[in-house]
Order: sequence, then C-alpha cells, then structure tokens
Amino acid sequence: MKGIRRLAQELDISIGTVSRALNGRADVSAETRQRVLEAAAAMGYVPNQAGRSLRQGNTNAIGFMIELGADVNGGNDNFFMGVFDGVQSVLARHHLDLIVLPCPTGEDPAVYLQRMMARRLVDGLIISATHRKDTRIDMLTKMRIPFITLGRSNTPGDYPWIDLDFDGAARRAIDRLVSAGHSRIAVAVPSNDINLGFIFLDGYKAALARHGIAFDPSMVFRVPSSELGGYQLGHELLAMKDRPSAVILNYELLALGLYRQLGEAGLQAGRDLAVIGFRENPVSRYMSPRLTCFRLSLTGLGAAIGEALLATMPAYAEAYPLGRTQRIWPMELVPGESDGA
Amino acid sequence: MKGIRRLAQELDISIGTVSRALNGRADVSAETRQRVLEAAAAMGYVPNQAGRSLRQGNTNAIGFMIELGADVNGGNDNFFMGVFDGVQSVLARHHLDLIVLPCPTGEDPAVYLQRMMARRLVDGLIISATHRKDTRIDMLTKMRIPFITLGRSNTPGDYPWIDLDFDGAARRAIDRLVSAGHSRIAVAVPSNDINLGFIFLDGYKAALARHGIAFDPSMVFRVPSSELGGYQLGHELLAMKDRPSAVILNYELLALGLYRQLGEAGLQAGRDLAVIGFRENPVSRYMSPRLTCFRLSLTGLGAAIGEALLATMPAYAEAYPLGRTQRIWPMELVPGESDGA
DNA sequence: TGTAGCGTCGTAAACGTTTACGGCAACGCG
DNA sequence: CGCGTTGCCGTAAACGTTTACGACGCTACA
Repeated sequence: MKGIRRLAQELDISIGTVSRALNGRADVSAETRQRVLEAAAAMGYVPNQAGRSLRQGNTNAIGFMIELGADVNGGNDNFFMGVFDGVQSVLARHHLDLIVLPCPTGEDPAVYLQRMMARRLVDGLIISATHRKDTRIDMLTKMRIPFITLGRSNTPGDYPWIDLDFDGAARRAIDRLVSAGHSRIAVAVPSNDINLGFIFLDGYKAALARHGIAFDPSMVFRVPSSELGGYQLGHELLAMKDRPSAVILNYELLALGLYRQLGEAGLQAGRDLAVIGFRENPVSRYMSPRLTCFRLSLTGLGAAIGEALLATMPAYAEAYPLGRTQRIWPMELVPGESDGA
Repeated sequence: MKGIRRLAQELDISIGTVSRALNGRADVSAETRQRVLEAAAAMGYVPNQAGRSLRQGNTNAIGFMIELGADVNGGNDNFFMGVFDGVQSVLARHHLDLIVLPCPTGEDPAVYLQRMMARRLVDGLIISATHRKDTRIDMLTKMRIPFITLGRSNTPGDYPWIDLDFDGAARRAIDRLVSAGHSRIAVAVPSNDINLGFIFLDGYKAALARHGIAFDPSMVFRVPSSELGGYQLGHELLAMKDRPSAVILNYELLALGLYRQLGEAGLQAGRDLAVIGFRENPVSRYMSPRLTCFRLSLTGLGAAIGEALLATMPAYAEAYPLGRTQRIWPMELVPGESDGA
C-alpha cells in the first residue's frame, strides 16, 4: 500500500477525504483536516505528480526554454540566472515550479520545443531568444499552450511578449554621442537572425534621422555576439580609411574583444573611440575603461514575465486578470568611461 | 476519444497492440507496426507522459540542479551552458530529456531539492556546486534516487562524482610560478562553503610544500567569487606591507576586478604581479593582459557526467555497466600574458 | 490426426490521484 | 412532526498509458 491509500488506511478514513483535506476543499471538518495534515507531514507524504497530472490534466509547472547555442545573446552570461530568480518569485506564490528546458546547440529550436511540449511537462511556457521569424509562436498558439516570449519577434499575431527597450537604448546612446560631438557613429548587431538586433538597428536609424544624420550602411557591422565578435569588429573598424569616432554595441561583451583589438593597436576606448554598450553586467562594470551601458533589473524583468504569463492562463484569472501583455522593459543609462564623456 | 484510444479506433485494432507497436515490442507483426507508426505520425500522436509515468513508474527525464545564487562559481558564466550540451548528447541516445532545476537565490538547496524530488519529475539527478558538507548527498542516497555530483563534497560516503582537477591545477600553477622565480605566492578562494575552494587550497599547500616553501596563512584570501571579489582582493594585496609577487585565483573572473584595481594604482598584471587564473572562458581569453589559466572541455565533461549517471541506473546497465564513477577531470594549462612568463 | 510451438492480438488490470455524486446524520423551521 | 438544508464523508469513475495473461489460428512434426 502506497501513497494516499496508505495515508487513508493509517487514519482509517477514505482516500477521497484525505485528498480533499490536503487540497483545502471546504467539505471536510476542521478536525479531520488537522489529522490528515499532521499524518501527511509525519509520513512525509507528497502527492505523486504523475497521478495528479493525469487526473486533472495539468502539471503545476512552468517551462523556460533557452537556447544553448553560443551565438545567442544572453546564453553567455548571468542574464538568465537573474531572470529565473524573478520568475520563480512569482510562481512560488501559486505553488508553481519553474523548470528550464535547454535546447541543445545545433538542434532546431522548433523541433526541440515540439518534443518537449509533447511530454506535457508544463502548463505554460516562456521562450527567449526570439528569432526574426519564429515558428515557435505559431506552433504554441496552434497548440493552445499559454506562453509569453522574452523578446518581440517579427512574426505577425497578437501574442504576449516583454522585451527590453532596444529602441530607447539606441536613441539615448545616439543622443549622448551626438551631443558630445560625434557624427560618424557605427553600430554592431548580431550576425544571426535573433530579432533584437533588428530592433536595435531600427532604433539606431531612427535616432540618427532625428538628428539629421544620414544613414550610412557601411557603419553597420554584423558580428557574432561574443568576445571574438568584438575582436573582429575592432579589426574591421581599424581597417577603415575614415574611421567612425564612436560605436554602439548591441551586446556588452563585444566590448571586451574590441578593447583588446584597440589595445593591440595602441588605442584605447573612450580616448580614441567612444563606445557605448548595451547591457550592464558585472563584467562590463569592471572592464577598463568601464563600459557606458544600460542597466535593467533582471529579477524585476523575470517577475514581470511570470505575472504576464499567468495573466494569459484562465486558471489564475482571479489573481491576474486575463490579458495579453505587450510591454517594453525600461533601461537606465549608466555612464562609464568608455564613451569619453 | 483521445490519445492512444483514438489511434486504435482509427486503425481498428486494440490499444494494447498500438502501444506495443509504438514501443518496439516483438510480438506485433511488421505490417501492423508499420500501419501504427504511419498513423501516429499522421495524427501527430505522442504518448501522454503522465499516463506513461504513472504506469511504469519512471519519467524518462534527468534533472540538473543549479543554484542561482551569485556567489556560486559557475553561476555567472557560460560554464553550465557547455556542460548541458554535453549531458544532452549522451541522454539523447536513450530518449532521455534533460530538465534544469534552478534553485532560487536564498532558498536552502536541500529544501528545494526535496520539493523537486517529491514531484517525481526525474529518474536521476545531477547536482552541482557541492558544498563542503552537503546534506543533499545523504538525502538522495536515502531516497534511493540515482545521482551524481559535479564536484566532490567532504561528506563521507561512496557516492559518484566527477570533479575538476583543482589539485593538479594548483600544483602546476605553483610549479610554473616557482620556476619563474616567485616564492611569495598568494591564493584567492571563495568565501563561502562551496567545496572546490578547499580542494584548491589543499593543492596550493601541497605544491608549496613540494617546493620547500613554508605555508603562510596571510597569503590566503577569501573573497566572493565575482568581479567585485577580485577588486577587493586587489585592494587587500595593494595594502600589504610586503606584497606577494604572484597570486593564483580559484575563479577566473576575479582577474577582471583585480586588473581594475591594479590599473587604478598604475600597476599591471604580468609586469607588477603575476596572475594565474583557474578556468579559461571567452572572457579570460580576451582580457588584457590575457589570463594564464586552465582549459577544459565543457561538453566532454558534460558527456562524462551523463554517462556516469546512467552507469548508476540499473535500467541502462546494458549500455553502461553498473558502477560508481569517481573521477578527476583533467585540465590543460594555457599560457597567457598575466603571469609574466 | 493430435499436439506442441509460435506469432499475433485482444482483454483487462494497474499505476495514484481528483472529483462528481450520493448518502447519512444532525439541525432548523414551519 | 415533516421536510428541506447543511456538513461531512465514502464510493467509484476517470485520466492515458503499459503489460501480464490468455486466446486464437497456423505450422510443423511425430
């Protein structure tokens, strides 16, 4: 005899009553409930999730899919660790667990996602690193699985998302550089189809236009989102005949490789080239010169994502009124030493 | 009508036969199997994991618990991303999925683990960031859940583990520094109870002894495993009356803060202080000066962990003969510019 | 021809829960 | 006193699989 049956036998009551007592239903006397809870704690009983899932058709878990491929921005650093913390702070209030689903490098994210959803492991899903055209969005809507994306995609449709303020960051970076006298400003974006690069680039163009500066396609550099990519960027910049005086980076760790390349040429960021990076993290905070970049609350972002996801699930409608969130997450510019200001 | 029942009805055969056909059992004709597989693919049928788990008492998933606390070495970088890839390469061969269980910052890892195991989400578990005394090990052995730890603990018992070669790394770092003429060599280890710091320190002491250098407790610095920790380390080093001429770091990103601190004093690693760090990653490869440190294959490590875990599970005894692996993972010294050689 | 063996398949129980339903006693009220 | 209501509980079905068991038809062989 195992599980709830053993517990019921021990207490000499029916398994139905035990279940109701544990689940906090009203039709069980206070005294019985007390006895059940104590016995459960004493015997270390915890309901079998498979049985429970089978019966009620849900899992009480939320999934967070990440891509392990090195070229995906954020896969390389502590970004997700902070976000996970934020998501869990919300989920914990509803007895939901967070499980992370790491898509192996080289596997098609859509195929991986299909496999994982087939396992019915989670009730809702957070997907990150949205691509320019992301088939996962159609797939999830078709499967009627509640989800939210961390990052907009270009895929049409009215799906929920939360995204960083790439547009605002690009605009403020340009504003800052222009008012410091720069007019030839390069931009580095990812070389893959992750959508954030496209948004960043759009913001860059719009900001230039606002200042009456003509867009020059030769100022756009597509490089891998890695330290190596920054090194390559530096190489290309140094090889130009009339070098830009400033560059804004879509990924902060590009700065490390760029610094290295500049240093090898006897140059220095801030003095010989103004650099503004995208996201503050411990590394960018301790680089020399310290990177001028944008700060955001990772746990705050995670919590917002968690709440927005639950808001799409009818089961949590009383806590989070049903709705499809589409939201830009704000970022704050933190001045460093790399932009020469 | 849903699931396997619908599939059976469609084909006008019994659900038992359908199940056997899908699971590759012998007692089903080749023709029937073919029809079933085609129909399943056509209807997009995939077995409900809850039903399957309930019946056969397993989940076909392996868990990987990580701790999100910032002070845990590895939580800050791409370490786990590489290891996940390696683990999955092995698990995929056995139709096992990897799910990552992130313990929130501030929650007791043992309590978290208990909660997650109660869900019966996984058949086996990988735990990382082993503490000096890690209650999770006793807990898992008592619960008879197959597991392996990434990192030794000081907890007694004959449990399986794979750990990096901290001892060898410390020894080779010391050898290199001594033969370059250094005799006052400091060491930085984590300020928390993660076990790897203690092993590193033991290796440090043993290596010094081998060279006939007396151990000096004032050469040991316990700092948080973060860039800030490195900055603090630099501060302490610079404040000493007779400064060591070299330092070895148990965590590579300490170097970033240390470099910063040195730079602010007009000093430079390699020239004014020899620095050897522990683990190579993209950041340490692009720092200036490039960090002399130790390289390892992350995916190779992950694959070894996956195989060692499966070797503890009777269900996979034909693929991996039963046994308890205890193994030191080798690392290779990659010379940089930071040790002045 | 009888029978043993084999290949193939259907039947039904079992896994551990939750929950709809009904029953029973106690209680209140007209 | 009759009857509806309420509080509490037990019964049993249902969730979607897997698998032990037995049945059936066929072949092969004595």
